[in-house]
Amino acid sequence: MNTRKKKSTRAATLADVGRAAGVSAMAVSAALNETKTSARISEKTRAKIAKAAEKLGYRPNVAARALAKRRMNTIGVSVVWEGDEPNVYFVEILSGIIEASARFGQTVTVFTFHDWKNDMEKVREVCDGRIDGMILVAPLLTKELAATLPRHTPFVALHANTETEGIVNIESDEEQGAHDITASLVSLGHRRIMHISGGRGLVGAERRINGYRRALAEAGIEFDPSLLVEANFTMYEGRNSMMEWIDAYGKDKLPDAIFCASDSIAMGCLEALASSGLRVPDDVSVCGFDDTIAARTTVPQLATVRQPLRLMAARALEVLMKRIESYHGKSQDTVASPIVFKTTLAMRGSVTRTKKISG
Amino acid sequence: MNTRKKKSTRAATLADVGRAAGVSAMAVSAALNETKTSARISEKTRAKIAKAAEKLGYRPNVAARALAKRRMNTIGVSVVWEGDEPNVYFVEILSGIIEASARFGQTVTVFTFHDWKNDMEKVREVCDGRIDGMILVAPLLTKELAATLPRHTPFVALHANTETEGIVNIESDEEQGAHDITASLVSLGHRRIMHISGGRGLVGAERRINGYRRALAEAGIEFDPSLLVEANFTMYEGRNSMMEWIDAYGKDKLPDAIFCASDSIAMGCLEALASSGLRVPDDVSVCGFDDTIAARTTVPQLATVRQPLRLMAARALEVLMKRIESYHGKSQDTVASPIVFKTTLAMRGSVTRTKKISG
DNA sequence: CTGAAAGCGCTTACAG
DNA sequence: CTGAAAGCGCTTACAG
Repeated sequence: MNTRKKKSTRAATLADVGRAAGVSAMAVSAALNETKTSARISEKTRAKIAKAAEKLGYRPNVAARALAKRRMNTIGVSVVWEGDEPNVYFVEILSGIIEASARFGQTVTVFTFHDWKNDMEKVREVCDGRIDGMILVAPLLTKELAATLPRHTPFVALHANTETEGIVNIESDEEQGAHDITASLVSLGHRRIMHISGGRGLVGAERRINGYRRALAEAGIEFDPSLLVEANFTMYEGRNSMMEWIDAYGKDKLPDAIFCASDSIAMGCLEALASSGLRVPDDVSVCGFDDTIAARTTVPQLATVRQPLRLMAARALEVLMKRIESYHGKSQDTVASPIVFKTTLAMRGSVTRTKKISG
Repeated sequence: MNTRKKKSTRAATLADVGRAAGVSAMAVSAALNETKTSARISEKTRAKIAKAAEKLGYRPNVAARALAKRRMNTIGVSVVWEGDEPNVYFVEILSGIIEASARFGQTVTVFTFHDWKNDMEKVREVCDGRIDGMILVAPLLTKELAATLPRHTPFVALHANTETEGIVNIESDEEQGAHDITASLVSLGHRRIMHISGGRGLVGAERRINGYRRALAEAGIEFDPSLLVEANFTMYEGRNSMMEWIDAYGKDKLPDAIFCASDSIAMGCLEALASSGLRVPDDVSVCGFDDTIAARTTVPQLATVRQPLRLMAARALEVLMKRIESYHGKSQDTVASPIVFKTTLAMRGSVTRTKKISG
């Protein structure tokens, strides 16, 4: 019962304001913007202009400004996201980006794709001037695909984990984090430690596997291939992998602890254990990776490797802004890549000392 | 080690393509767009133009197009979001909107605010032509504030739950959903049923309280004020309220079941119960409202009232597109408000029959 | 079937 | 200190 009929009146333009204030549109532009030329507008004129603008409710037309300045003041965020899972990882990233974008007066446009490989053409399409730069949320992006990105748009990638000419990459020392949490499990008395990894072949997944194996080796624990299973960084796969493992080996073969390559995998793993009647951490300790907010919503709360996702996302935005400036010739700043953040451990209730030791 | 030096060459324009094809820019525009005029371009010319455009990698400049057409082809999504909680509700909404936007060739820009009241000015600022219309994710928006929204932008609101002139509102039959899940708890043998409500005064919260009380009344169960506590639709508040209640009344006074006004509240409630050593559903049944993806990530999985959030979000986008068309005079379609979706029950493991009955 | 002109609302040199 | 002009790249009438 309520669709507005007609645009009552068109929005005020610079010319309108100029007319009202008795000056040219150009003077209004100079006065309202913080350009160097603006310094040369007299205080009196400036006040007149401000009053007229206020009265007319003047708002600059972004399209016109973008056309003249070749800047949209909007940055894109591309992510592969099926949407049938919460993807708390992305939520953290997005909020970090949006928060930072406000500081730069930028607007954030989100593009979601189903699959980097099949949708790369769409990514290119979107780089047609509607955004000034793009942040790729890229854990699943391969080097080959990254190489096909257009060259006329500045990119910054989060977790691409592999260097591509022209793209600044932001990541964390995942290998170390994986090592540290595995070592921590060992120090709690665990020996048979399972790792549910991300998709094999993905650099991030391999790094976590390496950290895991390094910690085992340092502790003199022989690597047991039956304790390394794969899940594609999703809750769904985490649950499945755990279920299949229990079916194959039986509950009596259960490891002391399970280190999952992501919080999502860990959540699936928790579910599988619960539905098999196994208790965490009494029967088995579980930990994840990322420290998304989800790690604090499971019962018990999930021990995990913390990556400062918000900070990393904010940094991505900052670096992108710098690159956009330099792209437009405003600066010559160069940004080193990759930028690596430190991981830390967040030990919580899902992990405990082994009974033999604690009891 | 990699910041690109200079824009190698400016992007091809319509004029460039025209020059290459030996026609005017206007002919290129007509040929490339699906305008009525385009029908009058000969097949031969059209082919020439297509080839030239392809060869030059022509991509229309969105800013120029937006300026000429007065359409940005982008829609805004505004949400109040502190970001210190996952807000799975918003994640569902956003993915529904993005999915639908692709079908309409629209781009989605996300604006987050801390507080409708203090940030309303920012909402207005953002309605300056950079978006063609706005979807308000508005559970916390009051009628008074909604009334101050600018009149020159088409709005559609999700869960505003209160009619405002000029705004189409999309909601669900929450009162009924709250009634149904409460009645369902009763039918499982529960008598002392607690309700942790959303913020008092919010229409959505009051509706759920009403449904809860109606079901109790129908079952001849007297309303017990000590079993109605408030939490502001957040996990944090859900945990706090539950904790405080246990402190105040003691575990022995625990109700049979707890109906939380949102999945987020329920998650906090689950956490509080777990940290108090109480088991769900053995000691107490718990259910939520929304059926966000989070309801399936808790252990046990959360029984809840399902609102089809994705569908509702998609509908919001569709309605908004219709309103934008009519706003631009392309159509005179009118959309009734509110649009009400049906809720359904999703019973899961967090709820069980009372022992007295089942045992 | 195709083109020349004007205009969308802003900014950026260039004059004065 | 301020203005007239040209241009950003597109679309929309209007001619022919």
